[in-house]
Amino acid sequence: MQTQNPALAAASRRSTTQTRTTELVATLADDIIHGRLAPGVRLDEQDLAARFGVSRTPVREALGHLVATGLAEHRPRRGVIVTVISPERLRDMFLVMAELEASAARLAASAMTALERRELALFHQGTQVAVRHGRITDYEQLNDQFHSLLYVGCHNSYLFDLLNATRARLAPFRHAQFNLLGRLAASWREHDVVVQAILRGDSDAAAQGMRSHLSTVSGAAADYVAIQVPVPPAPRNPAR
Amino acid sequence: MQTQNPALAAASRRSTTQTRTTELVATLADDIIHGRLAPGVRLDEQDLAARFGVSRTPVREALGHLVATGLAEHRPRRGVIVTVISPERLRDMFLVMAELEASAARLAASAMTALERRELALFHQGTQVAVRHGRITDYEQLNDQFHSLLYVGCHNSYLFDLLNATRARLAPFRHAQFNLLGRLAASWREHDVVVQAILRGDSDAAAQGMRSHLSTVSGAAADYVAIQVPVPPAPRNPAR
DNA sequence: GCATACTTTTTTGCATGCAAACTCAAAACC
DNA sequence: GGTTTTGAGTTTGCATGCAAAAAAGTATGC
Repeated sequence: MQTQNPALAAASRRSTTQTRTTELVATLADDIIHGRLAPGVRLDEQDLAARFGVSRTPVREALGHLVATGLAEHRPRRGVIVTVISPERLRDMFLVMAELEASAARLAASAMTALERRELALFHQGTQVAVRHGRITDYEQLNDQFHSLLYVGCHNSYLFDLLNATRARLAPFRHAQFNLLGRLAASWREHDVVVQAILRGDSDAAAQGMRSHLSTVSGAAADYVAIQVPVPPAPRNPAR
Repeated sequence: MQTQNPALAAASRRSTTQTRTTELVATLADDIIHGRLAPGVRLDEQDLAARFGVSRTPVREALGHLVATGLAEHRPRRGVIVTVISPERLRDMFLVMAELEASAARLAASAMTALERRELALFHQGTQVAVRHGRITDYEQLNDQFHSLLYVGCHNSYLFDLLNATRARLAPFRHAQFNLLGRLAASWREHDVVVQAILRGDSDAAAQGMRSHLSTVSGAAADYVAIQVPVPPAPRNPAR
């Protein structure tokens, strides 16, 4: 490894309170969430240290962080690997995601300010355009924004954290639910049920609407379990 | 600091796959959860290293873990402190705990096996004795077990994790809800509503029953916010 | 030919040391 | 007198090195 120059590297960073460790965490987490690092892939300390031009220490800390977050696991004497999610576990997570979102809708129905309600209604109406023109990728993004509006609207920081953490861990598996014919319009109608319930302050209906909305969505996503890399016995060093 | 002897120390440990880091995490987390380390207390690296007879490295890793878990926070250049929970945050957490428990009850109502239902009913009947004799401390423990039965009964590992994580973080604030006159009997009756709903497979009623049960409980616990240590500006070295 | 014992290689956990950057505070300056 | 500057003292992030333990590889015996 080349000799480091802490001074120079640090100077370009310190001001933003970012450390090499946090950088690594951000990068690796992002890679995992976006599927660039498939479940089961081994996160080799020395390897990463070399690749990122740092020593093993910050790498270890970053990996520890990922493990604590649940994005990676620490197999006793086989190092750290990207979390392998069993089909059952995935189903469990989708189910809980639906419950969390239902709770968010419930809270939003009672906690949203008048302004927030207006904005939600307006935004929701806006998404109808994407549906009419069948703009799937657009709608995917709008869909995310829609849900985020609710996350904020429930005014509950802890629920916000849980929702985002769970969403991040499910991200690799949330794809292409809208490809199915008619799913786009159906999704909008389901959103509509939730929005109407929230607007009239009906917590139970909002929660119920969101729950059934997400159970159809996750049903489609459950097919994507097979994406995972089959590296269970994990040979030590696959010819580097 | 005395010179370490890694060999000896390691030998007494390695067999159990425990490292110094995990030891530290366990100890510190336990201390935080049980209130021996009050919110706002500074977790000084060198201090802890000296106290536990290890170097700063495992201490740092342990602290990182605690931070990732949410039990501690990492103030930019002021070190790590035990998480200070604002009254709003605490309310948020209690509210979400209620939602999570409601979800657990909902899932349990549809996922519990016949055997589990029988055991739940039996256990619940058993707790009535403690109520009749006003055995508060006994009932507190039975209450925990009761809820744990539901955690298991919903057959959802992810919800199980979230419930336990949240419960751990709320642990320092959950005390003495039962001291209030009549709370004991009321608690049992609320449990009873949930149990009956689960036994007849009524998910909605189970969820609703659990939600209202916990909202009364958390209402009582909300008074305990004041327990926290007021160390906000945190002077650098409070005379060690 | 398979199993067991021995050796080599990797990996991992941890200690230690150092330098950058922050905090605090006294001194110098306006 | 108030503001800025300088400097000492911590603290923290990280590199490096070492030793223990497991895994992989090799040899030896049955």
